[in-house]
Amino acid sequence: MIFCVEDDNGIRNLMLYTLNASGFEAKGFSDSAEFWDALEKTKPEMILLDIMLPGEDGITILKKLRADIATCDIPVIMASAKGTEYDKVLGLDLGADDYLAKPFGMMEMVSRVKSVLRRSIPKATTVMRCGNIELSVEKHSVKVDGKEIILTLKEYDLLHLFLKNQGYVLTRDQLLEKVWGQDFIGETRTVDVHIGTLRTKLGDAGNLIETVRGVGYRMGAMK
Amino acid sequence: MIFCVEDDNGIRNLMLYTLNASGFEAKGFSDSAEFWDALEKTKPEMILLDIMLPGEDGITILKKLRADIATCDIPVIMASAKGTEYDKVLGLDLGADDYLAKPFGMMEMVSRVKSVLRRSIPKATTVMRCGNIELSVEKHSVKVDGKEIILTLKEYDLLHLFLKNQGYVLTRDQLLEKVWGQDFIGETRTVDVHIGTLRTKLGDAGNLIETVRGVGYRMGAMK
DNA sequence: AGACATTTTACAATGATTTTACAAAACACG
DNA sequence: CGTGTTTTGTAAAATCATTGTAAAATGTCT
Repeated sequence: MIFCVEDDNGIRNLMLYTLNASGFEAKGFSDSAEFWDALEKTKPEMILLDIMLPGEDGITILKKLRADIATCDIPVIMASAKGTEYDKVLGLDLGADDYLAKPFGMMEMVSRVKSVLRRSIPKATTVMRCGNIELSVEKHSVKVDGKEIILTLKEYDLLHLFLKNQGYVLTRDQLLEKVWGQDFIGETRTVDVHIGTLRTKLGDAGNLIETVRGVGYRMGAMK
Repeated sequence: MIFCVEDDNGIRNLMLYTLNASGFEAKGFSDSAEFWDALEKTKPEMILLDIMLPGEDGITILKKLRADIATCDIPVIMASAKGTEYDKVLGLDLGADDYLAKPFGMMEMVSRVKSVLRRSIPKATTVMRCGNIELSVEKHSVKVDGKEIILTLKEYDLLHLFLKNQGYVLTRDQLLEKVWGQDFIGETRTVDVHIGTLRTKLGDAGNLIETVRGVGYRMGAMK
């Protein structure tokens, strides 16, 4: 979804039409109020922002966007007539990701949009799930109900192993071997302690790790 | 370098002469084949494109140019006799940056060339950011809260890598490989020291580089 | 040589892991 | 059902590993 903030109806509609025709989803706003409202609900992939706007101008909007952690990473392309604020924008390095000088061709606009988008494409990630637990291998992060949970290495490795073997019981010895390495010498109870802290950190989702008495632990057994 | 595609020798030479006299480097082509050949070797600052050409016509050439990622951002000025395809070109928004109606005067041509060139000066500046950190690839500079920070090469490369991989954990080995090169032989602790100096220079924003104990470092995780 | 960047080293600080000890829960069996 | 036995949960203490960082050593550029 691309947000397009431009007060001139003709230009805005042309932009929206072109973007849609180019395979993007685009939504237009004629002033900042509408735009902020929409931003509450949706986080767009990109924002096309005119500088000259009634009320709050584009530069102010950009500054606000950049100041908020939720929006500071949304790519922004600024648009403005040359000779007005355009040079100012170039001079101050406001941190727009690209600029369009009016009048600009629609092809130019699309090519800039594509090029900015290309730069910000996130990489494919391996995400494993069980219930409301989500583990991203590359990010080395775990979320429960979308909220990030900080795990230590051993806790993470354990969870990772459980997610890789959902439905299977893993004995303490197996866990020790896989997570700690076969050369580990120590008490078997170590595993229990880590399972304990892991369950605590996972909160309610901790119940997803069930203990199989006399054998070991299991996650995601089908019911 | 300006490329000038025009089949009429008289007009083409006049255009080239005028452009050169006005301080531009210009090169002419009488048909599309020559032009594509030259484009392999050089990426011109601008293309002056006649619509009526033997063989491949200007509109087709423009479409091809815009379709290719390598050439889609080169400004193009289309030229054509009024009454022929000229109106068509205006109607379809083909994404030319400007138009010249034949017969056009040399003064007009130069002024349009200059104006388009001026307009397209803002080369897409690649600004990467995370929180209040801003890194400009072209300028090779870093700002925090708009204030410039002087970084050494290694620090810059590290930050750049983190910004390119926001949200992902980078292990020391990965960092060593990417920043130092795979043939680097040395202590892993080197990385830590550089992370340390980088954090210090970034000030409060240094906290954006979080350490993932037992794994590596990560920037820009939460959300 | 002098200035600066980079790497190594060493040690302190921090945080993770393991051990220990005991309580709680599950189980077996009369 | 109780009761004794086994197994698991967990808090706290003890130990261990990783990371931060200052300072020294080395390298690099002019």
